[in-house]
Amino acid sequence: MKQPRPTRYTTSQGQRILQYMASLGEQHVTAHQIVRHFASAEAVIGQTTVYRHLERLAAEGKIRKYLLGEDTGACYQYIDQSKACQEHFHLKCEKCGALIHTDCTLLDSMEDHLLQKHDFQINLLKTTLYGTCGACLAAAKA
Amino acid sequence: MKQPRPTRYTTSQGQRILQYMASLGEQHVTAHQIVRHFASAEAVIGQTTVYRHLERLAAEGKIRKYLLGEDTGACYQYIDQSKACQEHFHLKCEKCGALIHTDCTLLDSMEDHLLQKHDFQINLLKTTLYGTCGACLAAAKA
DNA sequence: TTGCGTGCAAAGGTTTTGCATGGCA
DNA sequence: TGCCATGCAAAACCTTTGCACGCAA
Repeated sequence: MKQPRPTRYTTSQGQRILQYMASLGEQHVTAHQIVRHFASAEAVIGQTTVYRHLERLAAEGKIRKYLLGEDTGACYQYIDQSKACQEHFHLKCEKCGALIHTDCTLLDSMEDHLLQKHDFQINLLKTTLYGTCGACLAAAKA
Repeated sequence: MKQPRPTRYTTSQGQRILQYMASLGEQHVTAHQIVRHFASAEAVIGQTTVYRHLERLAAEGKIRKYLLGEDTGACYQYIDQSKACQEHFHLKCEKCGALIHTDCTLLDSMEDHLLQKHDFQINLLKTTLYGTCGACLAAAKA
């Protein structure tokens, strides 16, 4: 068997998009915001290209995709590879957008429970628990 | 003060939609599925009307609106007022697309755990757990 | 009679696809 | 040189809105 050529090319667009996502840290952005960001750059990146890279980066586990408001579109956030994010649950606050990384044995045991009792292998990279964080809960009560 | 007239009329469309939702029990449907259901009926119901009734029924607490996937739209579920039927987790298989409703006390207790220990109020209407279902796991091993 | 309900058509916004061109390896 | 990547335009998709007419009370 002949070794096939790499199925992926490195392009300036792909690099710039990933770089931009990384530069934002844990802040999330929409596809449209990314397009606008590069609209003022020397070399514009088309929205089709942005969507295609976001899809690929999400599939590769480099970024996360969220569906926050129903009135807006999806938003994306960079994943810090050093944080072992494929091993714990993530909570995303719908109000303020904060991302909470859980480090909790009970939640981890849920992974086993799902597999043992529900015959379901959960994918923690793609799974996000949506809700309201403590700070926003307190703010709502006041 | 004069007693205002009832602000809501009873129409055949409204009755038929609610009746249909109730007949489905805990199964959920999309707006489009409802439109198609009545498309083969003697009296068709326009999609605008379907959306407006779904919105109203959800506001009245008669049905529940789930925003589960990114690949489909919203889906709606009848709420049996006599059963105190509560929201539950949904598991979505990434391989075959199956949507699995959980009815499990341990999973339900996770809702409490998140609130008590993590100060996080989960929104089950928006939360979907992604992974691989038993059938697809078995198929992958073979 | 009043004004809510209906539904067609059209708009709205986000995301995807067709296709010819451009650029990496 | 072969193939993937790009990006414009257009389509697909779900949902909402404008508006004239119908129908409940």
